Amino acid sequence: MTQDPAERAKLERRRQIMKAAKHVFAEAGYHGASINAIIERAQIARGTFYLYFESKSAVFDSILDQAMGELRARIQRIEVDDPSAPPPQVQLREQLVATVDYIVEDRALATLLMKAGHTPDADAAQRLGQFFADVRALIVRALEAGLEIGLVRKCHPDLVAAALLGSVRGVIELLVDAEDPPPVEEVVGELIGVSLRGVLADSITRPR
Amino acid sequence: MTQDPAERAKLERRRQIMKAAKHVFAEAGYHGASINAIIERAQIARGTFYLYFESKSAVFDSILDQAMGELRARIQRIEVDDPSAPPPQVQLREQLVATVDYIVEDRALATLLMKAGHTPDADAAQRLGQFFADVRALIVRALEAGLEIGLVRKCHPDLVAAALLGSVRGVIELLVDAEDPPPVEEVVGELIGVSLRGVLADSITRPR
Amino acid sequence: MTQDPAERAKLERRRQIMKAAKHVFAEAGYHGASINAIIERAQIARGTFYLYFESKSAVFDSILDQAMGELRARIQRIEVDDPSAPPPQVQLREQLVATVDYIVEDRALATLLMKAGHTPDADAAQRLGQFFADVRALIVRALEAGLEIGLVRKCHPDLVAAALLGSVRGVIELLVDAEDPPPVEEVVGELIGVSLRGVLADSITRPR
Amino acid sequence: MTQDPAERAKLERRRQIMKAAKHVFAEAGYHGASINAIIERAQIARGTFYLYFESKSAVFDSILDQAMGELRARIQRIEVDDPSAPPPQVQLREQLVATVDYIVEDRALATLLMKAGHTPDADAAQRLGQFFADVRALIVRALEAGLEIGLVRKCHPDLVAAALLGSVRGVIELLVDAEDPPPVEEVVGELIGVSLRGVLADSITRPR
DNA sequence: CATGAATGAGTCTTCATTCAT
DNA sequence: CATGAATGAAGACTCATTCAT
Repeated sequence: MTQDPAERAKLERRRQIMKAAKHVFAEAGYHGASINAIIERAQIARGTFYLYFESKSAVFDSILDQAMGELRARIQRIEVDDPSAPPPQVQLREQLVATVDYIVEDRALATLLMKAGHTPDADAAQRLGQFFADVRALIVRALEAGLEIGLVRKCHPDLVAAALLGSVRGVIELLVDAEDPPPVEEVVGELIGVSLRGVLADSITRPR
Repeated sequence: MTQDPAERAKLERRRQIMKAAKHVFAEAGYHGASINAIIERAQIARGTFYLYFESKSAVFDSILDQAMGELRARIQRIEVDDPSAPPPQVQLREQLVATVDYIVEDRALATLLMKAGHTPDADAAQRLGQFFADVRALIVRALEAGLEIGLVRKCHPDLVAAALLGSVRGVIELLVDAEDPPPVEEVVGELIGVSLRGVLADSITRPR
Repeated sequence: MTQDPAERAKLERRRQIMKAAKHVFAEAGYHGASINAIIERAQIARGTFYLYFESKSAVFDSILDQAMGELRARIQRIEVDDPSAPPPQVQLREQLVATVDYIVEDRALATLLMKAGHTPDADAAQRLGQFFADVRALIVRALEAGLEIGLVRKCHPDLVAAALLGSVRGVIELLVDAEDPPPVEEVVGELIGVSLRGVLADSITRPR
Repeated sequence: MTQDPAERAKLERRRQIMKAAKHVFAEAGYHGASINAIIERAQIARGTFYLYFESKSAVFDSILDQAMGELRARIQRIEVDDPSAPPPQVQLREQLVATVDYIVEDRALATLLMKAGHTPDADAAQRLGQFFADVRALIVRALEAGLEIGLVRKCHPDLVAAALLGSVRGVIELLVDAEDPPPVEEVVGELIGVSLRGVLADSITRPR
């Protein structure tokens, strides 16, 4: 599973470049990020960059892909039926904490994800869009499942999913810009407080 | 109220250029929008553009400023104390409808507003940021007022405001990308459904 | 000899434009002088300018021509043989005083004349060059005449003429840039002091 | 004393560009000189130019700086008191010969120096002005020293210095434009002939 | 593998000139 | 005659990408 040292060194180099690029992209935006700035930050020569990445957009894509992989690993279907699984609220909270944690831990990445909406790199933009669409679809399915079992109040799942995803993004954006952000636990608490109340059936929120 | 014809023609020209630019910006992003594309779309000569705008960033600024002006006119403090004013929920709904309506009416503009987060036009980016910060502050104040009179449940107003604003943006983004979006009334209905439930004190939502 | 009032008005307009242009040219150089600056200073509309002058270089040419005309009128052959004429030194002094006076009186014009060596207006540059060549030729002829009658010491007239003309230009340049220039009389005195001494035959300067 | 080959090549490139630029500037003036023309003459690509010089004005400045350095090295204080130094006239002649030689050797440079009076590159224009002002100051000091020891006749040093510097420039200008210029030795001879006579005290020129 | 000098397509912007009103 | 809106050629400069060493 491990490669020979040469292979390892190559991967290390790649990571180094990606890290440098991530910061530059975050600070200057896609267009504002010049290859110059990236190679300076990565302490490599111009040609070396093109040895590891085909183009500027290729690094951008790689960064996005990696992040999306990490996020996907943290966001999963919430198991409602499985009695051996923790209760849905707990699952939700755990996933949200893990997700927000990951993003907020890496400010540069967070900036990228939040602000890279409209890059001229159509590919990357579309992929980012796809990622959010995927997450939204996940939420839609969760809502629909909840609807069926009466957990979720009657609503238009697509719209509500968009609203929920938006609220998460809104909060993350706040954290990214904040000087000293509140602890993630608290943030997620509020997020869940608002979301669940906004979504759950009244019979659940105020039972009896 | 109207000026002399020459003045009118000039304003008309300005509008024409701004309209063309708005579409190009929406399609290609700030950087991807070339003066070339703008003047082609506006059917004017290169020099003419610079007769009406100092620079590329100047048009961008103008477009943003105009839009933000329109939006500010639609988003105001919600009067709670004034007995002659409509009930707060109605005010909220009316403002939301007016706002979402305005944005969704103009898809290009909406795209701009939603995606112009990180332009190299620092000035515009900052102003847009300020605009959203202003709106968020408005929501924060509303929440705080609600908290005082027990209308709003105990919460961290800054975070909740960010979540609410985010949910509105999330929904608008959905509408912008949607093939055939649902009627604004319905959208706003869901938005309010989620937001109020998420925010109001339980004693209000489920009065005994 | 006088024209109808309309004609007069036209000429007046021309003069007005030339005056404005002269100042702008002096301040900004040929290239730096924009039609914009000229018409603003002349308080006329863009089109009006082109009613009176074919092009930017045309005004420049006119200004130069006029000045060169005035200068030519002040610089003439020095009569040596004519007994009814004032002595040569007096003629020289008078011409120099008149010339320097005229130039220094009009700082803008002086700046133009001194610094317009290499304008992209090839025509004007060449004409200015011709003017100076003419003056130099005049000096050469004066020197040759002086040589013949033993007034001037043996020398290479072309070179000496160039040196003399250069010294006049050097002094004028100094005056143009000076805060409070010395009186022209004094300036010309020094100029003649240097030039004559440098040129006259020793038998004349220090007669036994 | 020599650097590694890469460094040498870079300096060579720089020189090559400066040489090309010098000719273009001389032929077309500062404004008329387009980057296009420069790179065509230097046989390099557009980007290469900007690899070696920040801007058009930067090359111009470099050319001027280099020339001024060379000239300053040739123009020095004339030692009057030091008995081991050659007599002042000889020093003067040597310096003048070296200076005029250097300028006339490089026609393009000479044209630049003589005609670049009024560039829109304020920096360069000012620097050139400063250079001539420096030289003039040098002459003024020499004259004042001469005055004190009775070598120079009573005169207004500033004016006379301007005249002397002007005469040198006048002569150089002649040489630059001349088809087949006379030998520098002769030129300098005349220059000194005129200048010294014009400046020295009568008791020196015609002793006894 | 690494380097960095060279490339040139593409951008924004200026400004002299024209012409319909 | 006067106006000033419109024009578009031309110019300086940037920067992603290539390739010989």
